Amino acid sequence: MHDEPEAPTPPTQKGRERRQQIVDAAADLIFDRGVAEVSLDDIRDATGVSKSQLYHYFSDKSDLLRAVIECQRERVLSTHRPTFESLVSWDDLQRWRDMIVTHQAERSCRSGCPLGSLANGLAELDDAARLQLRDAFSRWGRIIADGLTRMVESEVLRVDTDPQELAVSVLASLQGGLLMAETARDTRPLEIALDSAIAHVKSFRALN
Amino acid sequence: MHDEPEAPTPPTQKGRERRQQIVDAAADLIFDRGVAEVSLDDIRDATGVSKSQLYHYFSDKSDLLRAVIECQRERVLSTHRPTFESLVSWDDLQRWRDMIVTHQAERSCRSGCPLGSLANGLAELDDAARLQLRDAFSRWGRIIADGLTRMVESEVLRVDTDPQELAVSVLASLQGGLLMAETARDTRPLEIALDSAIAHVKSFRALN
DNA sequence: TATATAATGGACCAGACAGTCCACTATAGG
DNA sequence: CCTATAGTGGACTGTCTGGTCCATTATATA
Repeated sequence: MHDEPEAPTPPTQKGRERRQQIVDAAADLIFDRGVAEVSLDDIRDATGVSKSQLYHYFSDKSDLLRAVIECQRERVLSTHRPTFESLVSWDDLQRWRDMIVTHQAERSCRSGCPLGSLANGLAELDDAARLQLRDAFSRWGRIIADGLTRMVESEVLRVDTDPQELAVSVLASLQGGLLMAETARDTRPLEIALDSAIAHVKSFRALN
Repeated sequence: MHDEPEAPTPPTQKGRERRQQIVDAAADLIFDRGVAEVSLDDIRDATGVSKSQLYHYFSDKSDLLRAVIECQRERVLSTHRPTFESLVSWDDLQRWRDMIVTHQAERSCRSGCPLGSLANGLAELDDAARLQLRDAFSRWGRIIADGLTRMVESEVLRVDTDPQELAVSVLASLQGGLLMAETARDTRPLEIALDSAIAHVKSFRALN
């Protein structure tokens, strides 16, 4: 489609901080308005930066977008990683569910998953972004799968469990639940989706 | 936010047909590019209609959008209704899963759910559209729930099954699966999500 | 047939948008 | 202290977009 120029990392400390400020603000803006509804002028206004700075730090809009996706990926993964890195009991999984539901309730179900809505808005528009988001989902799935693998090893889950498949099904339920909760402005569909996903994981429980 | 004017139904047959042509073309365009990427000029070009006709049949863009959502709702519901209106056996459910997967495969996983992507793109932008989509999901859920209720009555599912909850969990898995399949351009995540959803339904199987 | 109204074409407009350009200031390293 | 380069401001441009306007043609009904 189009070549993909990438602006180099700023050489000075000040420059790197500035760049990060822009990415953070853009990520916030895009998170609660959606990709399509955020212009470079909006980002400029939100950061108090001038137009030329945007093009000083990023080669074009899709370059900035690339940075935003990476930023959002790190935000999301670092939220979920702790749970699955220390996943031991069913209670851990339940707490994870409650954390997500509470978080959405606090936001009055405004916006869904930062990565999910980016994927929905960009998958058919920007193939590079699609690939980047596929990678993000893949990492997310691996984090969940690693936690489940540990539950297999500790004989909480049956040995014939496929942690990777189970992770995908959990992630799909989460994504769908978030979308429906956002649409209904009600956490109930999210709760149902997550409870079902966890029940499905529990169906692989070892017998001992 | 803004008042919601609605253009009246055209008085002549010709007018009604014209209007429908416009809605159909707009729905197609929006389906494979996303709401944000379709302008009124695009719709004009796709239908060979003039600008003034768009404003003759619709009071503004969001009025057209309203009609597109309704159109897409009917398309989707009429695809799924037959399955659940005659839902009897587990095989019926399996065929439903296969139909969806095959359909996505035929499209090379381009685009996800027409309603899901509209919801994602409009929920935070146009509250009237959000409500309309919530209603669409609600009807969809009821169609699924009605089918499951019949399976409870025919004692295939346990009497303590909650068909409405189960329907929501199935719908969430479907939505999430479609989004992940679209992002990965691979039906695998969709297959896993639907298989898990069906397995979860089967966990309510009656014992006889 | 007359006439009101529906259907249609297409020029036009103001604002928003991504992206460009140039001038100016700050600063790091020789 | 010099100077190359990083950082910054902001005016400007061409294009796209939703929406308006007015004139013309078709058509239903009295």
